[in-house]
Amino acid sequence: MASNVGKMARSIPEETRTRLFLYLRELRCLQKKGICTIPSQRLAEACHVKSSTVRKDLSYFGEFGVRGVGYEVDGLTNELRSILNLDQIVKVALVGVGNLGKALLGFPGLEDEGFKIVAAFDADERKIGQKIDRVTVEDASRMEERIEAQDIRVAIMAVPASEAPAVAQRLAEANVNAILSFAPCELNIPPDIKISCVDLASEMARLVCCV
Amino acid sequence: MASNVGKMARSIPEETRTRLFLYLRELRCLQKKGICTIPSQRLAEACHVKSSTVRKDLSYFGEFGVRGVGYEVDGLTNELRSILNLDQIVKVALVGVGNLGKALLGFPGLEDEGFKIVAAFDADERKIGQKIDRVTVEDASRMEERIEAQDIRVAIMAVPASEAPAVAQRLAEANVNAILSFAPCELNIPPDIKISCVDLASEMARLVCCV
DNA sequence: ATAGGCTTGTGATTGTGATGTCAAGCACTA
DNA sequence: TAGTGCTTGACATCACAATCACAAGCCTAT
Repeated sequence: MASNVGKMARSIPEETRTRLFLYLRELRCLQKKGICTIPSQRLAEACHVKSSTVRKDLSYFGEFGVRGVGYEVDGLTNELRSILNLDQIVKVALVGVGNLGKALLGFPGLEDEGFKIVAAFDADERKIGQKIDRVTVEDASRMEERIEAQDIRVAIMAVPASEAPAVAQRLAEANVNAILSFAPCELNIPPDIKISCVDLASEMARLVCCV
Repeated sequence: MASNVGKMARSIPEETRTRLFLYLRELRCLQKKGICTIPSQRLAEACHVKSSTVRKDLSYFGEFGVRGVGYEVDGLTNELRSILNLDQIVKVALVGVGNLGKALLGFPGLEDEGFKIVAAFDADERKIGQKIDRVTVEDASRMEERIEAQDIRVAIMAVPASEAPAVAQRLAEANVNAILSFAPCELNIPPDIKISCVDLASEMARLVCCV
């Protein structure tokens, strides 16, 4: 692995980061099919982008291809995993075990890609102690402590919008550095914590809008 | 209402469309607070964008403000609702009533913003006939027929990735013109149908990635 | 009526990402 | 070893969205 992930740093487009994951997903699919080598052209088609885009995206991080041949699937997979910090399983905490939370616990799309919910919290006494998909729901009042003990750095918030800001605050205190929220509202937390907000209503609005 | 939504049409940036919905949400919030007038400056702060961005976004559709004063909250709300096709409740079909589907049926964030799930379908006989949050689960085999009968144009797919392409195909045949999918996979459907794919693994990857 | 203070709407500018293009370079063949 | 064909990597260009900056225009106070 000639990993030159030391070239990195300055201004990688947000879109590039998103695409890198798509490439990785496609590469894993190719691995399963036993394909060893792929040109940018075909990787691009599979991900619905232009081949020059694939090459440019990769070139931000090094030279992974062989001219006249293409990219070695295993090698590039490892490079991308390394770039995206997906070398090992990512431990995730789930806060809020309502319908949405339960759905996330059973959602195969996350675990397949290397994200594993290893702890779940809820404030509702009736839920505490329940075991859902191998994870036992714990008391939300002990959340910070448990997250730190297990060295979890990523959290998914599936709590009502009204609770979201307070929960985010507590997650920040527990030293997580990334939060995925389903509440369409502002979370006033330190800027060094990354937030991603899945805003379903906003997605729906974009779909309906015909402008 | 001096609605000049006839100026519209050519090349509205995708980001503008997304932001218009944020503006609308904020405006409704202002309405509740009884605020009648707001300058672009403050609307911008609430939505975390620049004031010039707000003004430019709105200017694609007309002149809704008053110089020296700002925008009338009620008036702009109506304009945006009109632009975004959110004048009346949007009827939505849900396909797949697993954990995720149930979560969506009970998710207040959708109904609050004018999207109402009026029909739900599943292939599992044990689920058919169940009533969840005022909606009765119907037999997926009759999906196309029921969607057309109720003139539903938007669907949410909460089905396993393996089923997604086939379901999307059937939705296309039922003449829906927009689909929100949670399956991270390609849906080969006519290009006149809008698709939005909520890819949770991809979101997680972006959060974890520190490049 | 007029001046002063705001805020809008818009043309100009800047910044950034997507795309086109092609020399450089590797594998394979003879 | 030289030649052919293919693909990468990088530079140049293009396209578009964000931002700036300011004239135009409304309101209030005097």
